[in-house]
Amino acid sequence: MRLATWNVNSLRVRLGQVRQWCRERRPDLLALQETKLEDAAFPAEDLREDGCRSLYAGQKTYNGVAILDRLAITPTDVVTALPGLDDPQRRLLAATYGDLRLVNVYVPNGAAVGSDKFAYKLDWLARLRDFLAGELQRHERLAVVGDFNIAPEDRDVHDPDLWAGSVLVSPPERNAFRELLDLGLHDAFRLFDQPEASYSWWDYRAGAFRRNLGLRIDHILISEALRQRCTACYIDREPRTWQRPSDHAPVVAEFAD
DNA sequence: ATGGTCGTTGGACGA
Repeated sequence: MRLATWNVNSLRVRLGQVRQWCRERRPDLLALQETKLEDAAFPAEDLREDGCRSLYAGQKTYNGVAILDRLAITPTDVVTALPGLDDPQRRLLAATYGDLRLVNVYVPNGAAVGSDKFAYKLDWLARLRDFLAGELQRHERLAVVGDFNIAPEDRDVHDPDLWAGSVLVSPPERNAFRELLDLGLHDAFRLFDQPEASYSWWDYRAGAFRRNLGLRIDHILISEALRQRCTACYIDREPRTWQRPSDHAPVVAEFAD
């Protein structure tokens, strides 16, 4: 089973790339973030031509999450928001595929440490932690994937001194990420040997991708039962080299049946 | 080099 996550920064712009990537890489499940599409505009029929079912929770202009699958089994227990959070921002989508529970998140960016958006980010992460605590009790095989907008460690940052204390790397954010792991989740990427300077996001500006000035902020977190079955996890940089790319690369994890 | 780039949108704002 191949599971992937990709912040596409507008599915309208990136639809052709998503379809091409799915045809080439054949993920069984692909979680998308920043679709930036109202549900009425979601290209479900185009994706169905490639054999993909779609679940989506979107809004106009901002945010928006979706899960594509090519599985025989129908998803159940779909959740489109954090319980108890009355929030128009579409940032979470969860569904059960057989014995796998998948939670797809687009964590708030946070703008700048100390800002209102930063407080919203930390509150959102605290509510996510509470939600996942329950999900872990209900589902032995749980995967939490998406754009977390947090680089967990200095090795996930191209220049830790430059970034020290900034949004995406600050101690409160890293503590919130650690609290997710402390629930009993594993960072799938770090279960395996990885290349030095592995990142999943590069700013569009200043030739950041060409110079590999990036951050690893997109993650696949898995429960212990899934960890035992995980056979690989990697970042696929290729789509970031394509014309008019997303600023994020897909992250992929593979599991034994 | 005191900016640089995208996407959405039709002027900024978010990232």
